[in-house]
Amino acid sequence: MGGFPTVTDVALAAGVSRQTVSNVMNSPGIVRADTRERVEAAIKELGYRPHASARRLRTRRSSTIGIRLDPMIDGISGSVLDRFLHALTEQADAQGLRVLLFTATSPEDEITQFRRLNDGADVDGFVLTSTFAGDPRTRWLIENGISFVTFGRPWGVDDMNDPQHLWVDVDGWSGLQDATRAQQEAGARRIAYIGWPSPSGTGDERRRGWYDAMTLRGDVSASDLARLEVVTTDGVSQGTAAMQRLRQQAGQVDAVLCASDSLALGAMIANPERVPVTGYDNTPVAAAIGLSSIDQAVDEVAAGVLELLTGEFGGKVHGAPESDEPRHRLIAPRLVVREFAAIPMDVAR
Amino acid sequence: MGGFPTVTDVALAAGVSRQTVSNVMNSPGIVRADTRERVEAAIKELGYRPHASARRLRTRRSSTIGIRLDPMIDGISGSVLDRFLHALTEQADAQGLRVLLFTATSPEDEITQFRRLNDGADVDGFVLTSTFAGDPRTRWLIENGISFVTFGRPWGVDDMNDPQHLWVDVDGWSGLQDATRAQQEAGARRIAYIGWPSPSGTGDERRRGWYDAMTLRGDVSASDLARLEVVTTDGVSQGTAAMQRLRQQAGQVDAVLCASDSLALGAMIANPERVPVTGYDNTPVAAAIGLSSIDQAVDEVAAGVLELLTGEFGGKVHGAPESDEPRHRLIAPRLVVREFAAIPMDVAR
DNA sequence: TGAATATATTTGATCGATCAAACTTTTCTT
DNA sequence: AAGAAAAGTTTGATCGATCAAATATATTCA
Repeated sequence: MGGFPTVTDVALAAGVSRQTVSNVMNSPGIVRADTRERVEAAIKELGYRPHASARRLRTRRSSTIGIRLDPMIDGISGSVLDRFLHALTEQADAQGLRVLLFTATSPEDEITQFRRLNDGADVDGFVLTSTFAGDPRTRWLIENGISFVTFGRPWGVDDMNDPQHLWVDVDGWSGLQDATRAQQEAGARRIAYIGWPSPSGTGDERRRGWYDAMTLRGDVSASDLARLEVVTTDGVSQGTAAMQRLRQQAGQVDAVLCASDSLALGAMIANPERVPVTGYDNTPVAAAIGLSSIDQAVDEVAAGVLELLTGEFGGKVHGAPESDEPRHRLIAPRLVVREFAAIPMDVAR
Repeated sequence: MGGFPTVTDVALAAGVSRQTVSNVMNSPGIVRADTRERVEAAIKELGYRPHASARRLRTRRSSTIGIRLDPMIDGISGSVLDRFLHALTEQADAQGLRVLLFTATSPEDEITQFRRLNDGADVDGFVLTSTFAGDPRTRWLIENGISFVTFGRPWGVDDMNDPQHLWVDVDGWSGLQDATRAQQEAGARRIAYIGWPSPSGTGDERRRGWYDAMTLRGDVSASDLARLEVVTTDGVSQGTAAMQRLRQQAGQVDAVLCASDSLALGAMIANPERVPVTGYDNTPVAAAIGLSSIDQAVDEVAAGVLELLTGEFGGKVHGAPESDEPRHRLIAPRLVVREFAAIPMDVAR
């Protein structure tokens, strides 16, 4: 006996036609109950599985979403995207969606991949990560009417009310606001912030969360507040340097918030006074070291992405039905508090 | 003008038949040069892309490999698999192969997924990670004649010469041997090892690497050697505890080798004397902290996996052509030496 | 040159499912 | 109970590519 059973085999076994078998699988509602049962029994008995490629050829949809696997950047923060990928795959699976990976060396190359995957009916839509202002990829996808959702807001004009595409993002502002408040409630007054140089969409947002919470409380003068801030690029050693600079310029510091776990880890290294340090991303490193951190809630992000991709808008803003549904999801991150019992570090030599 | 151009459109434009167009794409050698050029021009002009699903339906192959995205374990060592995934995707892409992800909650569930993906012609084969002795998944795949390669050796009888399936693994023995030798050459004599309880395929292998190098050198007595070894389960805090135990039972220690970066990180925490510590996996944490570590060379593993999957054996041992080619690849890991300048740590309180 | 061989190209059938429309059976209406 | 409407089921065509076999063209050799 040749290969696997097909619809025709099932139909024959159940004494119905191909189409009825197809209906049982795709629109069970329109098949009479007793017929349906008969067909289902036949499917089970023969161990029938629909041939995905044949279905795709006909329906022109693949139940697959494509996502680019970004090159590992520094490895530490990179793990957020990996966790997102895990969450996305898990939740997509639960909805019968598949996740197809691809890589690309540049935005242009990525567009080539978009075209290939889309033309070949390999995927129904894409999930984009690491978007940036003026991203050519989103423009191309919009122009070609391809479904997609980004993890990361467009950072354009009025992206809340009139976004050019669907997006999900984590509210860094609220994350840092929460972290600042938590320290304030624990009795800290002089709370410092180590962040990235402006302009940086996410970076500016996080800084503003700290800044707003500090000015709202109002117990630190404006000039002191300026001294409590250090700007640097991302990285562990940069964090160490920033911490040292902070100690010089700010005098006493009750707590330190950082724009990333890399910076936070670096800050911890130059932290003999054991000032509480809070990172961002809640990476494995933070967990291992016992560092408080702001968790991006990647599972909620993944859920939001899938909702937008498969929901009312079908992954599109242009050409989608009129609706008052929001075209984005802004996820509030969770502050994970840890007592950093295990790691008192001294400055090297 | 409806959708995308098809072979027929291209054929019409080039003044040839469908099949010739197909030949240009799949066996260019049998098409006369001038015809080929004409067809290629038409393809380019029309922007033709083959419809992947249609091709798969006909050829019964998908140019896609499936891999399960394991649930994150502790996050630190988990990143090895993520790095492997990156490497695999990148190299698969270069060969025109796609990588499809899926998740599963148990080996049985995973088998269900195997069946679904295979029956639906979604994938041509699988890559398995985290295999274990008596793994039901490999048995099922063999029984069903499905192509696959494992990252991780079978740990069965004579898996070198008569493996039940194709595999790629990293030679932990040689990794620890190298690390031990490196310390010996740097002047260390009393080199300790913190490892996992036996039986553990990988764990025992790594331990043996240290043990063999130590006995070969022969400058440490057998009883001392026993005192230089601590056995514990994996984890950061276990590493710290192990290091403390080691100090008590072994007296002076010149260097410490660990079965994982988690253990190594833990060991570093209880390491005021700044004894050199070497981990395993070369995770981002090791890089960030400045910890020597043994790198699993995931890119070579990925290359090996693809070679076995697409090569002579086609991902199968049974039913594959007779051949003297090895049915596995044993990759030598690379020792990455770091001066841990930045992190002298004290024991907490 | 003409038959024999090798090379190049075309035609018809097919992969397995779903769509669209035709057909049959059941249910509702008056 | 007859006709209309609704519900359920079947048939033929189709998605886009490749296979297998047939046909056309070019090359070789006696």
